[in-house]
Amino acid sequence: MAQAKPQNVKVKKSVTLRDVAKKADVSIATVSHVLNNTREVREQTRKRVQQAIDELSYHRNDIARELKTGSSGLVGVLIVDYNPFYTDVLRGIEEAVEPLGWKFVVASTGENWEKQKELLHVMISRRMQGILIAAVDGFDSKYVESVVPADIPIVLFDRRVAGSQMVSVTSMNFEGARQAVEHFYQHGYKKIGFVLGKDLISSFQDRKSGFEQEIKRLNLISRIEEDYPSIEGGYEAGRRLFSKLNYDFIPEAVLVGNNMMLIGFLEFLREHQLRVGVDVAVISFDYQAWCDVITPPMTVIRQSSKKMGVTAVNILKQKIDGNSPDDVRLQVELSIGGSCGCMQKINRSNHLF
Amino acid sequence: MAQAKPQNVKVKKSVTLRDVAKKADVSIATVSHVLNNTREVREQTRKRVQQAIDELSYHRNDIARELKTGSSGLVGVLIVDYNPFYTDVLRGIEEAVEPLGWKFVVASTGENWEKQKELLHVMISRRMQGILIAAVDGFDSKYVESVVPADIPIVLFDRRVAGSQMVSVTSMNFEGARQAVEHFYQHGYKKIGFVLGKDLISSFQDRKSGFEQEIKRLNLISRIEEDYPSIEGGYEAGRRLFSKLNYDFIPEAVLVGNNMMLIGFLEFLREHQLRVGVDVAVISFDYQAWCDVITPPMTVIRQSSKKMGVTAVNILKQKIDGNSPDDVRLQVELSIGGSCGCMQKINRSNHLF
DNA sequence: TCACTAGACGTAAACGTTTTCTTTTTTTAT
DNA sequence: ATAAAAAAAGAAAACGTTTACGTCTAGTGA
Repeated sequence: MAQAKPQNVKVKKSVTLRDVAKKADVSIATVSHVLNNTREVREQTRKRVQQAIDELSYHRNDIARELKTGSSGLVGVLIVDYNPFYTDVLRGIEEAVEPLGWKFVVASTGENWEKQKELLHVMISRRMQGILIAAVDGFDSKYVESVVPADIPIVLFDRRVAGSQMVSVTSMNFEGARQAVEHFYQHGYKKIGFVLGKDLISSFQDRKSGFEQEIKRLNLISRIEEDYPSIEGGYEAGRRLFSKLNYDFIPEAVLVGNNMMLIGFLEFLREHQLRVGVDVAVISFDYQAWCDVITPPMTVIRQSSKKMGVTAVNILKQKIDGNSPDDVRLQVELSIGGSCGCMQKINRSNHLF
Repeated sequence: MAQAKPQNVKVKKSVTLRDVAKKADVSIATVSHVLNNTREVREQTRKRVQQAIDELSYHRNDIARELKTGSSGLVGVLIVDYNPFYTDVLRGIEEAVEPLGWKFVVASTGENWEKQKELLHVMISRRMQGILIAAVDGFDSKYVESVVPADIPIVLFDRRVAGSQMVSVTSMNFEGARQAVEHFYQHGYKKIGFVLGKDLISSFQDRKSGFEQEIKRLNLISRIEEDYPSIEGGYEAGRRLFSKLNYDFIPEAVLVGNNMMLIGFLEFLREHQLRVGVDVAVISFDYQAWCDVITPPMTVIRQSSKKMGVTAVNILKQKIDGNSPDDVRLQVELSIGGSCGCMQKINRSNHLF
């Protein structure tokens, strides 16, 4: 429980309510009421107070305010990494939090349970209205449930946690992987590889189950290579997938488990002159803007990342209002490009440009 | 000065120092001292206190602590958008802030001065140790200087502000653009286009000056198209650059002003079957991981984005320590791929894989 | 003229810490 | 055994707000 002692720096006195009150020759109560519009104040004194505020360039000390009122108007968000997927989610959170008059703060945990624990404590001790968490590998929900005060609601996003009471919003990962395999099948591919993250988190596991189940249903041959969900991991898993040691298995099509691994995997293919969509079909989880401008464009399983953020906030709001919202599974969409082997629709526009 | 009244929600009582003190049968002072290791406490009572803390799962209320100590141990960061460049900077900030025992919080302003003002007030009223700002178009430094208390140091990053006293850390944008033009020149290109963001911010303006100066020095022909620094803006600027209405000017090489515009610009080229590195040479500001896996790989002017974050924090630290640090200009690096017309070095490895 | 009411504002007690100043307890030296 | 010294722990005053009460003034109706 020992908390790191921040290397604090004394701060000089700043303008307080009292200073304003003195300058305007009223009580601090009046100033407070002017600030918050919380009771009638004669126009004349209101003016005086406003002027004093402006002249001293007073800023309400929200720390004191929060201490008094017991609520911060702040939502805490714990993401795993500042990757494009999570930043999209952030945009959604931002959008949803705004009309509620709240603000939010972010911190990243880097798939590290110890760090997530630490940051969770920061959020708790800053008395957040609520906390949105993308749970890392190793997440101990018993611990979290025991340590988080009953009055701070928690919402999990992107990743569920098995055997936890906490409500979550996730994507239909199972379904996404299933669809991808089905799509490969429609192309006639029989040997399917899967480059997957090795962390024990629900999104990867759901994708794995969806993949495996569909492989089985369609009687296909498959091989899964797991590695770190990073650029390097994608490269390495790709290498193993195409290793000469697999006499029996050279994949015709590969599903990639997330946006980071995709980059590494494409790097691998490029280095070994395997042409995407020709020598090997590729579908990846996670859409990003650049997926459209490469050749061929990527076929991806697109999550509603922004909506995930919005939904997480909505769920949080419901919990704060005393309701018990259910888990939400967001739709995913198979967005067809050329990387899966589909005909490359080259847009031959011939109007002036 | 009217501040949005957050839709607060009453929070039930939580465990306080007093509760712990009662349970451990000591005074709250002792508990506080145990928590902070700030005076001798007999092993025996320390144990009792610890146990009480654990049993009640007490969390220090940092809000109260901050009110008392007057410092939050928090650094506020105002970015323009959650784009890959800024998230890299964030990683740098994170890295630099950690050993100081601080944490940081982020908010994004969306190139909107009103919103930046609002969020600045949030940061001030939460009594941040310091504030790191990527100044938006319209940034009024007189206003900021008048409104920020003397005890909250401000550091600008990514963008300087003309006529402001505030210290800044930026990239050598002028030099980067200059180098790019020079590189085009070495390839023999004479007609150079520039797809640039239209916001009045120092980074764009410096890039523009560097571009123009080098064009002049080398006696080249150029054309600059400015638009929103977004995907759409990049597309539009590209369209105008290659408009049939420019009888006299069809660019052989194009410099692109940032990572978002690049995507739009590449989209434009693809749609009109202009091959990168063949029909038109391209260099862009801002490196991103995917730049390496496309064909041809992008030649980019790479900023030290992470270092920018680290540096910003260091400068902040110096200001807090009472020094007056100077502006810093970070080196940029022209990272050669194939998009500029340079020979594409295809890595033909022939070892087992 | 006198209660009475309503409007306008002031007083003071919290909120949960940190920290200075005391007080109490323990240890040590005689 | 006792006084002095050292160690350990308690009491209470802040920090800057919000807010439940209380007070004061002026206006009303009889």
